[in-house]
Amino acid sequence: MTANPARRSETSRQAILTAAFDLVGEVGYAKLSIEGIAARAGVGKQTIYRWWPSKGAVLFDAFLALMGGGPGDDAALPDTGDLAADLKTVLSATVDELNDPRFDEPMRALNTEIVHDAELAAAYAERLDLPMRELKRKRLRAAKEAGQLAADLDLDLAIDLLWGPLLNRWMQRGGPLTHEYVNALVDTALNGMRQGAPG
Amino acid sequence: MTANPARRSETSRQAILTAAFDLVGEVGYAKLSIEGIAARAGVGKQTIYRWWPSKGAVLFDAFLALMGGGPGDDAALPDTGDLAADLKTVLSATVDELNDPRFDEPMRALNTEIVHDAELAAAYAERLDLPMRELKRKRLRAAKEAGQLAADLDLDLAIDLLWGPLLNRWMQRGGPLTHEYVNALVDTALNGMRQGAPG
Amino acid sequence: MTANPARRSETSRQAILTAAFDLVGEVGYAKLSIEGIAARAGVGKQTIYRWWPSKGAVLFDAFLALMGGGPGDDAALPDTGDLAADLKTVLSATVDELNDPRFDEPMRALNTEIVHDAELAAAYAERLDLPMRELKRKRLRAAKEAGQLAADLDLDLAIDLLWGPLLNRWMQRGGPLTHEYVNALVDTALNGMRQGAPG
Amino acid sequence: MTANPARRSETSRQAILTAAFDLVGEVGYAKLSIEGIAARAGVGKQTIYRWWPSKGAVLFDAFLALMGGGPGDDAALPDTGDLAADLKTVLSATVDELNDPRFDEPMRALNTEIVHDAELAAAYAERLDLPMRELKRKRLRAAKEAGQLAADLDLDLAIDLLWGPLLNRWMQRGGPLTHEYVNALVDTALNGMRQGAPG
DNA sequence: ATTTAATCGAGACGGTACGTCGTGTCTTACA
DNA sequence: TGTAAGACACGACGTACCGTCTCGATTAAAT
Repeated sequence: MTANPARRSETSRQAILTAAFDLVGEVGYAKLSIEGIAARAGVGKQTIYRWWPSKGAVLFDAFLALMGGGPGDDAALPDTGDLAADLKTVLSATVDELNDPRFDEPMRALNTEIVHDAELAAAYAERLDLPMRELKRKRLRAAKEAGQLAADLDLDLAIDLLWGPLLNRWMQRGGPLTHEYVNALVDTALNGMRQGAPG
Repeated sequence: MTANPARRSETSRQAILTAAFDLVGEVGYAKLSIEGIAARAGVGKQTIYRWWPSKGAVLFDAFLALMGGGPGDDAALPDTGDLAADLKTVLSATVDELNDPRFDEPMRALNTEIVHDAELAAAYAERLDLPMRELKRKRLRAAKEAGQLAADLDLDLAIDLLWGPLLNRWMQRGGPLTHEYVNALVDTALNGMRQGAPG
Repeated sequence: MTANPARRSETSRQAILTAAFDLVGEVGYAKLSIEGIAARAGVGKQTIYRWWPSKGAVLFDAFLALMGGGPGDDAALPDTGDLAADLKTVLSATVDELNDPRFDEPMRALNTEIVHDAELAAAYAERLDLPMRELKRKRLRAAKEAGQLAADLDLDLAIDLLWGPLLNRWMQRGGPLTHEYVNALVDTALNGMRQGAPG
Repeated sequence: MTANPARRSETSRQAILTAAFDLVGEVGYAKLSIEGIAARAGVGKQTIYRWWPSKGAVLFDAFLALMGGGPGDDAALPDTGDLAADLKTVLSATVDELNDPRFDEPMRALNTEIVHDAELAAAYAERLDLPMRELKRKRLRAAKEAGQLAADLDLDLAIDLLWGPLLNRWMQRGGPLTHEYVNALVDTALNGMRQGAPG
């Protein structure tokens, strides 16, 4: 009665994910349709409905496939000992990704879908956000242990303080996302608004 | 040929905005339809299409109307001299609003619509975000002039640093939004992650 | 409360009738609309609704105006003494009219409207059909009195027998309407299907 | 891409035709709508649009279905040897049908639709009118060969002469359709207006 | 190697909503 | 008061997709 994954056509799966990712870039998320994906992928609609519960889930998988399936077990944020520099490196990479038009629209789409779909949000949290957050936490914990961060600093708050402004500016289109912005952000977050970047 | 605003029915306008706001709260944004709004408002669909370009635009106006048309000219953030306390007050109020189920769904809806509709984003920026941002800038500028903030601090970055984490956590459902969170956020942003909140 | 014909704008009336007649020829009856007539005539919709009860009524008046208001009191069918020749003359003229593309579409439109609108049908009967029928009856009565028709012939049946085949062929597009057809029709109707046209 | 007749749902087809026929009788042709037919038939609108090009085409098929798909190959007009009697029989049956309110409105509707839709007119001619006309021609040809009709009589004109007056009177509501009318019509058409019906 | 059952492409189906057009009524401003 | 203009509530249009369903035709496993 239930779908048997063993029988699943890998060809169709790939075609669907590719079609979904391409289409969302071409026509935008609002005009993305299951019918459109099926037609583009040369696939019956049922094949999509059989394996994914919603349009957002397809998009999410397309995204995951592109990302290489999320961070591997051995992935880690750079740790040169210079926390500020490392954070600037990581955030700059994020900024570059967000500025890449190839990723911008699909990422926005996924984000907005998550807002309305609790199940999808859970999958997103578990498979993409949580692993990344753990990596961030790990790097900050190391810095804290090295005495580079306040001993009573809440690490989740710290992550919010670094990534929140960036992601919020991106989502709201609140201004350009540049490396300069990232640098100032990291310096100010580390040293506080009360005093400028040191030296 | 084009609609003449002078002849516009205020009754219908109000009914539409009310219906839109109520419905988005009841059925959610995904199931919100122009047809539904028109039916609920006792209005012809054409009357909506005549005056608003999109579903999001209606929702935006509904939002504006609820907000009392945006901040008045004489509006200002509190200034007791204690910057930290004032920020905590303001951000706590924001948190309360974001936690109010009456506002949560419509706000999310508006935000996701903005992500995909550039024109709507511009209207949002101009009529809601920009005025608020100016108020924030004003308060921070006063603090800077009082020597409570670094002289070279970029005010827009500062605003991002304070509101960004909050809004991002809300949008991504990254965790509970509490007054404690706000307090820690303000203290850490002001003093930096390198040192804890001052005794 | 009711419209006062004295105040009626003759300019608008003419513009409306002209617009209606022109439009029905251009876009066909199915796509003819009150809005279209009003726009073409440079007239408010209300002006049409004030003076005509229906789209068909406008068309009917447009038709009447074109026809010069129906047959005058002194109008008569030709009477040269040769009944067959006279009928052929009259029916040939009718055929020419029906073949004129300028009249064809409006006439069809009026006819189909009459089928569904009893009030319009009455107006048509009274103002166009009945007067014409009386003229036909008059000519045939003269022929009967001259001994050219059977003494017990029902004149209305006779009219049907002459005009019915013609109009039915036109309405049903049952074949070309030619003068030859008319000639054969008149001869056969007069002499009967049992014997051919005399010598 | 195009509809595949093999997969067509016979149930839906029947429901649509029945609904169309019933509705045209209940609300009249002017108020007949695709939406109404779909609702009555418990069918999606698309299912109608998929298989029929227009409202008139649906009505036409409904009509055809009711008629049993047109005359069969072995159908024929009665031939007792008495031409006048046979014609009176057939035309009387036609008159009865035209007077049946169950058929009157749909027939009028179909006729008016034919007037404006050339494609539909062709379908009508080919599938309903032409087969019937051939039957009529056959009966008249037999009469001609039996010497009961003029040798040079054009059979199509003859058919017009017999059915034209009847159908025209019906369409124009030119008077009551009775068996007496039919009898007089047949006699006069056969013998001509110049002489009465033979003793 | 053959069976056999799930998956596949295709696409019809009952629905919902879309955005547009036209209806007939109403209101406003002008002549 | 009649008029041009046009907003209004309403109903239908014809289209796009939804998610479900059936239909042969692969196709890959278990015989």
